[in-house]
Amino acid sequence: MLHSESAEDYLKTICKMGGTQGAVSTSALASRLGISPVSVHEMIRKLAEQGLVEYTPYRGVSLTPAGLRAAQNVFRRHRLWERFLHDSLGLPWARVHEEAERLEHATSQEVSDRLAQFLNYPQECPHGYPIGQETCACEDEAARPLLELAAGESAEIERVPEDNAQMLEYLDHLGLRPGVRVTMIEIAPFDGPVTIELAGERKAIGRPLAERILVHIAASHHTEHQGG
Amino acid sequence: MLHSESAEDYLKTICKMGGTQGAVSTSALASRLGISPVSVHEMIRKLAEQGLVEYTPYRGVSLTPAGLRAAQNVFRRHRLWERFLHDSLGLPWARVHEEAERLEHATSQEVSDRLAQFLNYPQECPHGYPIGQETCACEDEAARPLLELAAGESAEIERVPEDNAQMLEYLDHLGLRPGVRVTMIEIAPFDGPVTIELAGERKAIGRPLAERILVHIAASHHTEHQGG
DNA sequence: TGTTATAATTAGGCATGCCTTATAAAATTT
DNA sequence: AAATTTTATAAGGCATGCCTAATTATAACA
Ligand SMILES: [Mn+2]
Ligand SMILES: [Mn+2]
Ligand SMILES: [Mn+2]
Ligand SMILES: [Mn+2]
Repeated sequence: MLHSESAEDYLKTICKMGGTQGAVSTSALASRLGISPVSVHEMIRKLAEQGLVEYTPYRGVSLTPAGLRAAQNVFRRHRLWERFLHDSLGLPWARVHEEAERLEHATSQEVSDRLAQFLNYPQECPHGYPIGQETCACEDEAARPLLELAAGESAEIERVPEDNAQMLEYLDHLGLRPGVRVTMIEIAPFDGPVTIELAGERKAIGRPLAERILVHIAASHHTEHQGG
Repeated sequence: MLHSESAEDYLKTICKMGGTQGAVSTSALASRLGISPVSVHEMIRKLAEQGLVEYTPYRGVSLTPAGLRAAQNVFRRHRLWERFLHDSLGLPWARVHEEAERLEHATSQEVSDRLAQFLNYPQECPHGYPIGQETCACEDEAARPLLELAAGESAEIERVPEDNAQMLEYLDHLGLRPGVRVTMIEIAPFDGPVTIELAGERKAIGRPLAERILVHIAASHHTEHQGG
C-alpha cells in the first residue's frame, strides 16, 4: 500500500537474493528481474532515497530494516493468498504463485491479518516457504539442496522453486512437493541427470533443478511406514 | 486482466451512469471520476479505439457489447470479493468496498469462478448489488428511491450507495442495510430532512441520501412478525 | 602496472495516465 | 439571429517505469 507494485517486487527480489546478509549486485538483480541494468539502477536510487535499501556503487544493494519489513509484509501477503487459493479455492498448485503475485499488491494489513486468522495461521505456503512475521525465507538453517544428498540418503522435500509455472507443473507431475520423502539414487557425472526415488518410483531430473529443491534430513526414516 | 486498472474503472463508471441505455456525457463522467475532462476525453478515445465504447462528440459515450462484458466482469469480481471480505473475513461492512476496488483488478477469470463456487454462488454483494453473469445493476426494474415512498408506506431496503466509506459508516450506524424494513414518516418541505422509522426507531436523513437508497415494496407487510 | 571485464552513469526515448491553459466548435438560451 | 454555455480539441508538461546506445569509472586479472 505504501509502495508501488514495482517497488514491492524489487524489495522481494533483493531479499530473495540475499540482500539481508550481504550486498546484491545490481546486474544480478537486473537479470533476475528481467529488467535492464540501467532501469534497475534508476529504481535502486529511488529505493535508496526512500530509505528502503542501502546502495554502495560497485558493491551492490542491501535491504535496510525498513526495506526488510516491507519485503516481509509482501511475502506474508503473497503466501497467505497462495494458501487461500490452494486450500480454499482448490486452484492448482502450479497456478497459485502467479495469481498471488498480483493479489499481494492489492491487500491491506487488515485484510492480510484477517486472512491469516481465517486460514488458521498457516506456517508455510504451498511450496514450503514460511509464513511468519519475521521470516524472509532467503536464508535457511537446516535446509540443503537435494543435489547434496549422498547416494542412498533419504530426506523430505522442504521447499521448491516457485517462480516458474511450467517448472511447477513439471514438479507436480513428478510428485515433487513439500513433505514428500525422496531417496537419492545417483548423480550422473558430466552434468548428467539426478536420479531419485519417491513413492517407490525412480525419476531423473536435471542438476539445476536438483540444486534448487531444498530438503531436510528428517529424524524419522520410517515416516512412510507409519502414515498414509 | 486484458485491460488496465484505469480502463476497467472507466468502464464500470460508464456502466453505472447508464452507458448501456443512452449516452453518458463526458463531463459528467469526468466529474464522477474526479478526473479532468481533457484526460477523460483522451481515455475515451483510447477505449473507443479498442472497441469498448462508442463515442459521438457532443452526444456522449456508451458501452459496446464488448465494453459491457468487460464492465460486468469487473462488477462480478468486485462483488464476489466484497462477499468474501465480509462473510469469510468479517471485514466491516463499510470497509469491504474500498478493498474490493483494488482486488477486482488482480483477479483472473479462474479465480473469480472458483471464488463464486466457494461462496456458494451468492446473488448480491453486501450492499445489495446483484452478482450474476448478465447483471450490471445500473438499471433496475422494481427498485425505487426511498425518497419516493409516501408517508406511512413501508418497504425493504434493496441497495445502498457504496462508493463512500464515510457514508457507509453512517448508514451502518443508522442500521440502514439491505433487507431492513423501513417506513416513511415524513419528507419535510424546503429540502428538509426525511424521517423514517426502522426497528421501532425514528431517524432523519438528508434528501440526497434518501434519493440514493433504493427500496422495493415487498409483498409481505408482516415479514417482521414472522422471522428474526 | 596495464589491460580487460564489469558496473555505473549520461542522454534521449517511449507508453500510460494524469495535469493546466488556451482555443475552437457545437449546442442551448435568450 | 446573437449571445452564452457546454463540449471538444490542441499544445505542452509531469511522474512512473521501462527501453537502447554510448560513455566513464572501477575492479579484477594477468
Ligand atoms: Mn508481485
Ligand atoms: Mn509459494
Ligand atoms: Mn477499481
Ligand atoms: Mn458492494
